[in-house]
Amino acid sequence: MRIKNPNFNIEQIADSGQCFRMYRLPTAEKEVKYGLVAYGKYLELTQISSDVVEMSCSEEEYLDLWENYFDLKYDYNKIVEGLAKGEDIFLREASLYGQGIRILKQEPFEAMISFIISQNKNIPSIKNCIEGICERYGDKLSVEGDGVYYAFPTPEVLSQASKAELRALKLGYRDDYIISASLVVYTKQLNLQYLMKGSFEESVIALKKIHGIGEKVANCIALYGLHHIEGFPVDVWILRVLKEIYNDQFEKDRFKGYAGIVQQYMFYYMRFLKGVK
DNA sequence: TCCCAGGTGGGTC
DNA sequence: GACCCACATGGG
Repeated sequence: MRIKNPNFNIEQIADSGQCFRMYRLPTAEKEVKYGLVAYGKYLELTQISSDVVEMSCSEEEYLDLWENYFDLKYDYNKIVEGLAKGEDIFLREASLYGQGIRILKQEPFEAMISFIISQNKNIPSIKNCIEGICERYGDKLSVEGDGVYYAFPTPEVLSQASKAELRALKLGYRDDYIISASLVVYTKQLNLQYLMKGSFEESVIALKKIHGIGEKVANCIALYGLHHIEGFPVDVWILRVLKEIYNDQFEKDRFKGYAGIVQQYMFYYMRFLKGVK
């Protein structure tokens, strides 16, 4: 499947800190190619040109899964153009710099556990930890070729993990958080599908009741796992933007309903400005 | 050795 | 509410 879209850059998406299971694949020449595991499937993506991406799937699978996963029915160009023509200089530059970013519709449970793990860790370390739990607890996927891939574990399996095993996977003090969060999902005390249909506000309130989920992680889960795009997670990078660029005067309400997308451009651009990666 | 990382929970006041 | 600090772990 070949997708033409001016706002679809797989490298930018992979480096935007929203997902942790996109793998840069070694290629000849300067070809940009990624592998990805989501919803129990493996997909390869190649950036053919600035606005064309090749996907290694049938049209049926694309329409059934990946079109939605990459949020390809949403017009990101409208957002970028609005910011690029706006008064805000930082957002003007940030939106143009990260104009290929999209907000993925990740599996809610995977996003939940991933962002519980993310607290007080850097991105490479988060990726290592998540890969570890997938290899230890996830189903092995059969993929043609020589690669071996693992699905993200189910709430049932992860709720049965032992603390010692999780510590061995370098998850540190988050062991309890992971087990108890998996259990509330498995026992349906928390219904993520229900929250996805509901509002952003009620989602954050429900998520914050879970041990190990605070304001920031709840916003990440709402934004990346439940696709409430008004979610606005404030981590150390966004905090820097709010302080250094806006002197704590940033008005999020200017972007009501899609602040999460704006936040993503801010995050990605600030890391670039500070020389990360 | 100290500092930082897509923070949170549990104390104080 | 606002401010402390401990919490595992790896990397610079």
